[in-house]
Amino acid sequence: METLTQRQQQILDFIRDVVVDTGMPPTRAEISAAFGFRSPNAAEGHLRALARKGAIDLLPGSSRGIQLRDEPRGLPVVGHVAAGAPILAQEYIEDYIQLERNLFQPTADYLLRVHGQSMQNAGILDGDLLAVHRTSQVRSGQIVVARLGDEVTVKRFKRTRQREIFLMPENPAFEPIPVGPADALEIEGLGVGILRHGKPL
Amino acid sequence: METLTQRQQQILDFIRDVVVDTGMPPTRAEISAAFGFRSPNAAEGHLRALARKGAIDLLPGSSRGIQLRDEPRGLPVVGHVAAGAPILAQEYIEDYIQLERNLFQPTADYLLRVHGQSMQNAGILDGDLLAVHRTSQVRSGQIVVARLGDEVTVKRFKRTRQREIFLMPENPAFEPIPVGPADALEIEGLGVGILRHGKPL
DNA sequence: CATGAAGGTGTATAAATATACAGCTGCACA
DNA sequence: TGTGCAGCTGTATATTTATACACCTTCATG
Repeated sequence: METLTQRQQQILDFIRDVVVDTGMPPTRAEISAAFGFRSPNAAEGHLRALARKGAIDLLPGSSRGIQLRDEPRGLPVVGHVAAGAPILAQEYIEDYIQLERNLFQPTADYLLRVHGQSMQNAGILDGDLLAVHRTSQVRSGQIVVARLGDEVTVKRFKRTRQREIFLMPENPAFEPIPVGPADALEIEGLGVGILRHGKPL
Repeated sequence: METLTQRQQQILDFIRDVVVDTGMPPTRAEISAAFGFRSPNAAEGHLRALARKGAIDLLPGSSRGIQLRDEPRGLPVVGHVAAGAPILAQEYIEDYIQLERNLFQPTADYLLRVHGQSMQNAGILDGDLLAVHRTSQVRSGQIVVARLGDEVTVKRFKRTRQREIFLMPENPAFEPIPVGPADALEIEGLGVGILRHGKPL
């Protein structure tokens, strides 16, 4: 989508607001009234621009025929990621769950299905969905999604005073994973929440 | 809301569908076309009936002026419940979270904020939101919301072969709570999910 | 058997709505 | 210095849309 001018963004935001709180898109006249335009053509012009830039679709001849394009599909649920593949590749998206991204802080970008018991004592169980914020900026002590070689894992990130890095499980049955400079460690994101659902606990 | 006839329910479902996939409510003509009515008045009649029964609101003089009434406000978040008060009393609802009720199975009716560490080993931490299905029908081994005397707690429900009842914590630092027939035990609901959010883990 | 409610048809029309045409201002930019 | 784009006014009109009035059928119910 091409970038919008400030005014066009305001118009788009207004349309969103109207849809959210009345359940239907505004008419040209309603847009004009809201912004103080004296002619419905001002609104028409903006709508044309928004349509041209791909922000909305206009249905010709239909009253209130404005469709928002980037319908928020919710958060993608990412399943088992294969070796070396990008996490958000289409083929690993199992589902979408209608959840506000900013229910989490910082904002969640996707939900990762956690496998195994290694984070049990952090209250993260096998099958849980971990809300992940995409970033490589993480602090010692935070729970992160890391890629080590070919595998994607969830662990607590630890950096010692001596700059040694460890991926710490939260389960005495598992061993801390030391990470040397030779190992190709990539931080995929920061754990910002948990969703457990689908059956009685 | 009064109960709808089968036909009225079909109309309501159609309106919902149209809203979901076009982003705007249908016109009388569109409803008529979809059901094969030859007159827009057939649709008008149904809309009046739906409005009378409280299923929708009609905005007079507005094109596509149909508003669905039971806007899902999401799930209420219930905080610290005081002694003896009903759980869903208005004053204990801290917030609403936009989450589909049937993301959980069985359906969630509210989210209860869990206090304390007693269910730590079940992956339920202090501050977590427990999705709760309102029911008093629970089986041994399930995690329940129980009211014992004046307090509302989350524990694993256990019934022995001898019909003795225990509320089991999931943390060795806590003791199982035996429940005798004299104790006023009420099962408020069944735990069906967990949401942990608001800050990095 | 009357009576009313649900579910329709058919016609008509005022009001709401999209949209064309013509023209204006200010501003970036080449 | 002029050319184009964003943003807007003003008027007009064809089309969509809501909605009134009149009337029909079927079916359960007192």
